Parts: sequence; C-alpha cells; structure tokens
Amino acid sequence: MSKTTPLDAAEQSIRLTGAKLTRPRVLVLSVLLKSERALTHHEVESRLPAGSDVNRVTIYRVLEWLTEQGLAHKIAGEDRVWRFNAAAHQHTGPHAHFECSDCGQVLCLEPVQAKPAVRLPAGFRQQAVELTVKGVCADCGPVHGKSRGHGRHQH
Amino acid sequence: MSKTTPLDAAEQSIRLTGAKLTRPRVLVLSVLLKSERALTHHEVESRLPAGSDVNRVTIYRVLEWLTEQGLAHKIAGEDRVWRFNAAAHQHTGPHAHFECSDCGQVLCLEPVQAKPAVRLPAGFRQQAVELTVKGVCADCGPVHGKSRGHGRHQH
DNA sequence: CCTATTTTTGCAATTGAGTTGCATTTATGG
DNA sequence: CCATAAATGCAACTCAATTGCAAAAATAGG
Repeated sequence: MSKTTPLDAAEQSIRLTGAKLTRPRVLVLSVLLKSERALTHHEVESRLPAGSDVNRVTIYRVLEWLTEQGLAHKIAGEDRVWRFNAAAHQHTGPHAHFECSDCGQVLCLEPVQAKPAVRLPAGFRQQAVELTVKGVCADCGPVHGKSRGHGRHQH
Repeated sequence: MSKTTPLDAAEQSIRLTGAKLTRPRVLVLSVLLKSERALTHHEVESRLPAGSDVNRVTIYRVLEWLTEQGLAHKIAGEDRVWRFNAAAHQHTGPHAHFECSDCGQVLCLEPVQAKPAVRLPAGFRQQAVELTVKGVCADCGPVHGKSRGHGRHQH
C-alpha cells in the first residue's frame, strides 16, 4: 500500500500518452501535481528540484505539450502570464477560477451548479463557459486578528 | 435635434473628467464608441482617422487613462492582448463576455440574471464575478448556406 | 547490448505587447 | 499673451513567450 508519489503519478500519466518519457516532462508534471494552485512558468521553474537544470524553453514546451495532451490546463490571467495546473485537479462542466487581484494567484474553484444561460447573438456558437471570481486571496487579504505570518505578495 | 456624433460624445465625456481635452483622447475614445466590440491597441490605432498621427505609446496611455476614468473597460483575452471598449456599453452587475476562440474577438454580452454563488475558501474575499463564454463568433463560424462574404480571421 | 531513427532538448536569437525616462509640446487658467 | 502643469512623442527597454537549428536523448529493431 505504498502511496503513489507525484513523481510516480507523473511518470504514469506521461507513459499513457505514448510519447517519450523524459526527465523534463516528469519533473514539470510532478511540480504541477504537487501544487494546489495554478503555477506560472517561473513558479514551475523555481519549484523544480535543485540542480534539475531544465532549460527555460523546455519548460515552456513541456507545459504546452502537457496542455495538448490534456494533462494540464492553461489559464490566462489579468497579468498576461500563463498559469498551468495539472489536469487531475480538473473538473468537467463549467469551469470556475479564482484570481487574486493583488498577487495574481489563480486557483480552481468547485464547479458551479447553476450554469447561467447566456443569450448569444445570432450565428455565435458556444463552446465553453468560464467563470472567474476576482477578489483577494487569504494571503493578501486583511489579516483581522489572526496574523498569519507570511503574506508574500508577488507583484 | 442633431444626433450627437461619437466625436461629440467623446469630447463631452472627457470634459466631464476635468482633465485636459486633447486630440488623442477624443479620437481614441470616439473610436471605442464607434465599435460594438472590444478593440485591441492595434485595432484602435488602425481605426484612427487617416493622418491623425497619434503615437503608439500615447494610445496605450490614453487607453489606460480612459480605463482609470471609468470611460473604458479593459479586458484580458486568451491571446494576452488587452482589449478595450467604451464604458457606455457597460452594464453593472456581473459582467459577461464572449471570446471567439478563432479570431480572439471579445464582446460584451447581456448581463446574466442568475449570478451563480461560488463557494470561496476561507479567508478569500470576492470582489467581482466575470463570466466568459468561449466559442466561435458569427464571422468565424461555419457558414451554413448563407455565405456572408467576409470572415476575416485575425490570427 | 548496439545502432538507427525519431523525438526532445538546449541555446541563441527573435517577436511583440506593453512600459519607462525624458525632452518637447500643448491645453488651460490667469 | 504668458506661465505652468499636464500630455505627447520618441527611443530605448522589459519581459513573457516563440522559433530555428544543432546536439542530445529515448525507444524500436536487430
């Protein structure tokens, strides 16, 4: 009953795509799997095991590839920076994200039940609905009393 | 009962801010007012009257300024390009956008009635909800029968 | 195990939206 | 008309992301 580590999970998922199993792919995917929120390219880079020495461009390409394979999900934030999260965290149906207007962090929210019907102009075809809640995350918000000692802003 | 032109409307709105009434501001705002959809910086630039000769940077700055003044609204698209539309088109309440996955065009949709309640994690504060419908716009969609003769894609 | 073949990587250079510093010009108040 | 604060124009810059191409893996087949 050994728990599967993110690394194992990553390796497994990548094998299933039929493409080559490479170190950068495994490492990047396992970084995504370990995070509960969507990560920027830089965040992924800095969370790679020390000395992994994976090229910047390779990270971009792996991230892109993971998205194509459906193993990751790509989110455009207000700061024009892509963020990625592992598809394991994905919900189907209408997708909801939270975006912090202070630090820019993005995370997936529970799927919404009441999918609001939107009226599209004639000739328009709907493919997906995305709901983004903007606000302030716990780290950036006003600390009333509790004083959690971190609050690292990213801007 | 002479109809107010976009130019007049633009001039009026800008006067009301109390700031200087300048040619670039009037021209840019009137371009936004004339468009029913959100425009990128480049679209604004190319729609300025021939020979207006307004600097690229000035357009950025005017667009930014209009947003600060509440005269325009800034939207981040999947293609990491800002789009702006005149605030006259704005609705209050939960905001809905349509984004074409083909040409990237963004436009405002009628406000949604059923604001879906989303459950945020503890410590998170909600400021705004934005609903984005992704799909294919009339110009990019399959032309079944009608054959409208334009369909200019932008990618 | 070794080699052929195809993918991936790494590196360097490039793109393109958006920004900044600073000198010059312009709108407006007196 | 003049002073002056505010905008503009210009050039250079930032920074995420992309591209071309040669070098380096990863699998398939022997």
